[in-house]
Amino acid sequence: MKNTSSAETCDVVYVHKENVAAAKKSIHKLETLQGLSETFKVLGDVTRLKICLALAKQELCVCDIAALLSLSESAVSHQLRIMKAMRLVKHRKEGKMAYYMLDDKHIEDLIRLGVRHVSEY
Amino acid sequence: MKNTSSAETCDVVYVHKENVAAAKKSIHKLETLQGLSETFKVLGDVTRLKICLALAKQELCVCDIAALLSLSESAVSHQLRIMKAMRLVKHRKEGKMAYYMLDDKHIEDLIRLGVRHVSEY
DNA sequence: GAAATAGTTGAACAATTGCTCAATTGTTTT
DNA sequence: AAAACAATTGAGCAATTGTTCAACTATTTC
Repeated sequence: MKNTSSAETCDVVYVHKENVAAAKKSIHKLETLQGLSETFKVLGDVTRLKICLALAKQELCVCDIAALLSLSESAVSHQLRIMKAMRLVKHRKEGKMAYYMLDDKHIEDLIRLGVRHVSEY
Repeated sequence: MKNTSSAETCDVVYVHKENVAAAKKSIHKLETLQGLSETFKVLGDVTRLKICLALAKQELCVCDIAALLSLSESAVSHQLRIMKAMRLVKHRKEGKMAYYMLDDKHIEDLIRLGVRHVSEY
């Protein structure tokens, strides 16, 4: 009796055809995946996570964030630019100050969910 | 009239004391943040995202994943090791094959939430 | 208008990342 | 026991990342 879903050599054909076919369907199109991975990448850095958490409840100026995290304003500014490009934060200018705040409520949810994963072992 | 929450020089004191104090409270302890950032970092790569999605509905062997993603088995194995260390996947051995599956239902939720963030603009 | 201040930007650097290649392990088949 | 095969592992490499430094812009204050 021959099982079509296995017993094939690995080099040429999938070992488990049906499963691979099913798996193929659940993979989003590359464009979505690219954006998705970049969003996660932004959250995949302790400094940027801290910035997100700091901005969760109120806006802060670059200067505040820099002092809070013991970083240079330059470093903070660089990170904020990345986060703005990925639409995690937005900012408003008031005089020479720039006030940043979270741009998307999903971010808080993502972090909350992430915390649950981390703390559940 | 002096406003205690601003009008300080940036080098020495926070510009907005109260806000910074509030922000400080919402930042988790470093240990949690480290784990959190590493979890997001794992999801911050297209290949690993694909693997997660592929394993969302059924288990697959290394060979299947490699063929599905047009990658070497070595590359896949390397990534799976990282993902296992971060408890995104687990595996069972059956003969010479290794079957991998998602280890945590949070991962699917995280990805789903991420997709929503990406597609909502 | 000059000095001071908040923020931005680009170049440069060390550190990290994802992959390839080659060697190796462990299991099955002959 | 030898050959074949799935998977793992370590070294090495190009590419990317996070920060610092220095130069710069823009706004406020003197």
